[in-house]
Amino acid sequence: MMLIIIIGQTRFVKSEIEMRISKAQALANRDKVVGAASALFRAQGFETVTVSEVMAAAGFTHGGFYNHFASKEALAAEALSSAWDDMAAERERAGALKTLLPLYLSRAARRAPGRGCPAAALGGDVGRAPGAVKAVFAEGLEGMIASIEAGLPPADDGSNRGRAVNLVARMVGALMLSRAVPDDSPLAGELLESVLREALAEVG
Amino acid sequence: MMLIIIIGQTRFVKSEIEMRISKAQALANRDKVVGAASALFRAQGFETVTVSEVMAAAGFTHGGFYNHFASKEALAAEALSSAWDDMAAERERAGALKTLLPLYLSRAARRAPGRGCPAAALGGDVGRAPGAVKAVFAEGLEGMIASIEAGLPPADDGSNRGRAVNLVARMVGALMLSRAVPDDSPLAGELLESVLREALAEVG
DNA sequence: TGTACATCAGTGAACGCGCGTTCACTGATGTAC
DNA sequence: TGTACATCAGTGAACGCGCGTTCACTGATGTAC
Repeated sequence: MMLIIIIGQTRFVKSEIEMRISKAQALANRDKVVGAASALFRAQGFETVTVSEVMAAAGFTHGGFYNHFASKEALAAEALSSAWDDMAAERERAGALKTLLPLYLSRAARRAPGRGCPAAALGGDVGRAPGAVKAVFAEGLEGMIASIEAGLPPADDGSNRGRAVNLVARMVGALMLSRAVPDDSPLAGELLESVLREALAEVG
Repeated sequence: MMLIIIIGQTRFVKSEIEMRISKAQALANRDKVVGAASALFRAQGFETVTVSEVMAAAGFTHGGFYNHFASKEALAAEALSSAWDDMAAERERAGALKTLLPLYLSRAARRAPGRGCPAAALGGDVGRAPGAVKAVFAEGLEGMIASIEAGLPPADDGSNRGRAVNLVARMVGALMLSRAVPDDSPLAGELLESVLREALAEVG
């Protein structure tokens, strides 16, 4: 009796999950894996996260991984690129720097590295990663700098690039450092608030 | 003939290395391990570096590790503390911020994370580390902030703390990001130079 | 449109490897007398 | 001061484990006719 029920459930679940693996479905599955990796890597770093974890988070077993990716490192590069895309979309959504900055330097952002800025979450890791990963990182970072520069009020001498670079360094540094000190320490909050205050003053 | 020579050499080398392991020597050896770990962790991150690598870098075999440390994580905390001590000494040596900033944001510093700032090298890793490691990190970071604050010119309202926090976030962010982009990219240099210029302007 | 077959995404067992950690052992240290 | 013995830092083999990766297999897809 019990056995029959279990077998029945197993079959049902399997057919639900497997569905039909068409080419379109396979591509969608691939995207799910990249998305899961993008969140897991940001939350836990490249080294700590395993291929099996990523596949499980995406709803698959680990064996199929190499049908989609050449290696864990290749996934890292794609996941990083995907994370930068997320961030670009969030900057778009926020619009003005006045709106973006309080979101970026918020306690909520501090708490959710898996959905946050790849620079603050993975900058250190990328510093020790192979060149291919660094190139992807640089591209995303250039996008962030350009977007921040576009949001700055017009400068006297017309060059806001330097100010944008400084602002990005401060944002990324503050968020990363805030995560690196104990959750309940005053310093965790101070890093966010102090940098937010001065950054807001600067963008007017 | 050949055999005799080999045995003779082995004995000689062993007696050279083992010397006498007095209590003082054991403590000195322990310090060597912490020092090696401090450099290796900063250069490669906590996860990538193995206990065997650390012990080999200090000139020992891996087996003796647990005579000195409870775990790899315990070593990480001590190595991080030691790295902060190094940095404090370097700040002391530099003296004025005018001297420290060009050293901190230099290409040489970018190239040598193993001998550089623990915040820029390990901040991301520490964000995912256990509380004990975060506490050690926070202590060192507080020291860095205090030391930068002390180096700032007197403020109108007497509170330089906020400026110091902002400066530290910018320094750490810029150095970390510079390491995360390809070595030969213009951005790698720009991050250092742009932040250095604005920081120097700010400290007068 | 229907049938036969090659393709290939996903499964799960298996591979070799190196990790953190443990342990029996060695031999000089440090101590008790 | 000299002798006997317990201690303990360092060695290197060994442990279990989980990693990234491979592979034989399954069964629906997609295609050739």
